[in-house]
Amino acid sequence: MKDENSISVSKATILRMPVYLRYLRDEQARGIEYISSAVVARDMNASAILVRKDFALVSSSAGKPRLGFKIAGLISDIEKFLGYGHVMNAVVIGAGSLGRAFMGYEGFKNYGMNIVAAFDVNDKVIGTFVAGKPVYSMEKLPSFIVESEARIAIITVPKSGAQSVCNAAVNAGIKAIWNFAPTRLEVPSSVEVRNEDLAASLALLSSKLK
Amino acid sequence: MKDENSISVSKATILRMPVYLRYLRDEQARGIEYISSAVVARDMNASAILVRKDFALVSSSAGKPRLGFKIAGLISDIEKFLGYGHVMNAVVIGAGSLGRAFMGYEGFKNYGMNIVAAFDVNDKVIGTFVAGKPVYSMEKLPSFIVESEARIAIITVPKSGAQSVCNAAVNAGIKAIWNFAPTRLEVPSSVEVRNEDLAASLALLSSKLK
DNA sequence: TAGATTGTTAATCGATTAACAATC
DNA sequence: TAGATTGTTAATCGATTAACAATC
Repeated sequence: MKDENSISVSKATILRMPVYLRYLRDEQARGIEYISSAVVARDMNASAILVRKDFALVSSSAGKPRLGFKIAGLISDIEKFLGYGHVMNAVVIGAGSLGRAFMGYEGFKNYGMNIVAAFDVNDKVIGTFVAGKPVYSMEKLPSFIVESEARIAIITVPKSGAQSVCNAAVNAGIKAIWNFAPTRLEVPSSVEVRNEDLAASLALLSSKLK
Repeated sequence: MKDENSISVSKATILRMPVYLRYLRDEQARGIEYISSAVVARDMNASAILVRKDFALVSSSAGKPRLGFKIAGLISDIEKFLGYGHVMNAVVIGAGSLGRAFMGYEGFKNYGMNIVAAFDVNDKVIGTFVAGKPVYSMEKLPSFIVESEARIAIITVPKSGAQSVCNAAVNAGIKAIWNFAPTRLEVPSSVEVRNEDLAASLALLSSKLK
């Protein structure tokens, strides 16, 4: 079943795509036009066969023997594959230092996401701007999500408040939750949630230190 | 080869351990003493067989039929497995909003890491304190790493400066790099590096939004 | 005791890697 | 042309799942 619409692409494959994208954009910026899977693999410390398979998966035009792939084509193919064609609006919930870090990072636009506002319960930050983006009170969250057509909510509140702000966001129409609070969030099956578990990631690092 | 010292435990397994740990700590805080793998699996939306295998891997004392595992024992076994016995010192390189977010998060102590200081090139933040921890100039990095016996460096500088501060940290004796700059870092094979790729993680989320 | 739950061996599943013919 | 590189089928590898005897 090679249905074009089937989402049978593995998680690992999807995770590699933005890494290729960044690499290819860098190479393109250096003025390179064509690249072979072997070179990509060498530069990225990856398996050449895997790179070839990944490129074959997303590439609209075949690579040319002796020449490799056209970088510009690969970039737009990966962007298309990842759905970066139209940038989606996102809100940050919790304007603490982590939330503000996200607001200040311009790079997300290159990956299909545009943060338009943040929300907090702290009177001291409500009404302020971070990187030109407003911080509103939590009460405004539902109406703002509807009006801005935001699809993604980045949750950076403490553990105790995470589930309730998540529920509010989902009720207002959010379709994807990127959760940085140290707790698992429960959402309806129609909503995607990604629990970004920094403690788990740290474990992987420190486990290798024995 | 079932060598006790072999590091043949899969990445996926290690990543699950801190998640169990958090769950078990929560359950313990609720006053529960024993728990079965079936209950853990249900609560965590995981496979019961996988939970059993994971517990069998780390548990020093066998679980009891009808009763399950003693939570206190599991917690200390997982902590031991992950090497959380003695907390390791870490430094933050780059005291921007992301770096400050790490400095302010107390939870890392529960996962074996203690941030002792940050370093930056910006005169405005040098000399200040964040969450009681000092921000020093980059020049002090090498001597501080030696004196504090820091083993982990958390890199939160912009892409352009990442490799050079990484090199400085490695030369001073850092053994693990947790990299949040949007670039791959090259390190000697004796140093562990974990490139935390938020763009890739975002891709996984937005790809499901079609 | 009866039955829930464990620990472990075997089966399945899926991703990565190897091999190689096709081709520019 | 010769040879580097692609695309694809088959083999391997490793992780997850299933099955089931052991046991408290």
